Amino acid sequence: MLKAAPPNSVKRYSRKGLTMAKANRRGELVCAAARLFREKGYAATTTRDIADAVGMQSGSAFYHFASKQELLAAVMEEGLTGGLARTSEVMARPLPIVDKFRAMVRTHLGILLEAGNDFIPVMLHDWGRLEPVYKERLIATKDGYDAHWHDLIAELVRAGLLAGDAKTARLSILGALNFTATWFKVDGGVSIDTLARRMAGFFLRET
Amino acid sequence: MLKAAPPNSVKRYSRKGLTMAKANRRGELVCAAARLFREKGYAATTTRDIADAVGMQSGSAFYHFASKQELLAAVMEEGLTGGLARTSEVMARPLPIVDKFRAMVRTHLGILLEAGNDFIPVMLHDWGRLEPVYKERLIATKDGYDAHWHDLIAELVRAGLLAGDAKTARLSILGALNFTATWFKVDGGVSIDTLARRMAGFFLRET
DNA sequence: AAAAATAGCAAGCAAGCGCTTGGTATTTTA
DNA sequence: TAAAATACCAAGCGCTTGCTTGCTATTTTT
Repeated sequence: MLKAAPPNSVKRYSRKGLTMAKANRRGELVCAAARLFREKGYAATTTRDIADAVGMQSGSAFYHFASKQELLAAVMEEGLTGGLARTSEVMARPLPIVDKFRAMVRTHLGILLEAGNDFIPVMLHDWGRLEPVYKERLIATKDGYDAHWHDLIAELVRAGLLAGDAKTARLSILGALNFTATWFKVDGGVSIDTLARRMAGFFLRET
Repeated sequence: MLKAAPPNSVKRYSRKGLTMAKANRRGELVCAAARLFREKGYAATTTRDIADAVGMQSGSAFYHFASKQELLAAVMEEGLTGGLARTSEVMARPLPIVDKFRAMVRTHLGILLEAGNDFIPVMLHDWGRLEPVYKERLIATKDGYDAHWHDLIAELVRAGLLAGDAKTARLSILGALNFTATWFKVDGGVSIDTLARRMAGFFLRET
């Protein structure tokens, strides 16, 4: 009797298609799980923690997800789907290659560091805790993501704007960007915009 | 009756001083814990797993460590002590600055990627799972570690051999190096030596 | 209006968890 | 050589965990 009538706009919670999550109870669970997984790690977060966070009984979460692993997979899929969309949009812009690189760095840092974007950090930190069968489901999207960076960096190396071979450049750049998720604080004095400009400037040659 | 007589050369397991671990039963526990924490994460590893790995009853590990948290702290301390020793030795070498940078990159990758060196990867992955009181104990050593990189990179930036400001350079370089711990495979075709040369070459200007 | 689907609640189970206890055999110290 | 310290084992305690079950209220479809 305390619960408001659920609006439930999305029919048959489509497992994709509600990428702008939180529209229904299932989405709320995914968002709460993402936040808690990021804060405490997957293994240290209990299904009770997650249910509590959305005002549910602990067993009720299992109406929406068959297992805790499926919740983890849903968090990562949400991150990959959203991240791939943002990344593809940037790659499609008709920009000079250096500007595109700067935009990609800014976008990637946004995906990692903006408030509420806990999905990809969870993936980076707890990918090893996801059972193989769920990994296989995500690898295609993951590869699509990486392909954009592969193409972008290959072109920059060919143009002499990045040093070394393309593979080393890609691993180094993505490593440096991804590692920001472990130390960046929103109120740490430097904005995401500034950080993106500085890091892009550090990597690029002769700009 | 199956156990050989323990040689137990180190008196009063000195909490430091046995940096070349595994010399006694306590060291064996630390090494086994490090390997398991790296493979499965701290929270997903049970004290039973660790005791099993050294052929002990699950409760017996608590003769050597008061809690699972103390074991985690011991793993990290082992990593920091060993890493700081190797790093300090390199920094003390009378080398040209660029050669010193290359040596530091190689050493840091060795600390992260060489077989049996699971301590620092555990620290990078599960630092957030360590309770504050144990963190405080390690921060001094951690800072000593960072100070070496701070000095090295500041000098390289002043000499125009690294781009951007020193802080961005340091965060980017250490981020890229540390992130290798998540993807590098020993039998992945590239040696640590080669990876170190390529990554150092990617970061440095005009060499 | 009847039937079916949706979205929960309340209670609890079996397994696993970190850790404790009481005891013992061996080694080291006094 | 007696006493103390070391390094365990065997058993198990209390709690937490992921998950299940039987049921109910509401909404949607027929």
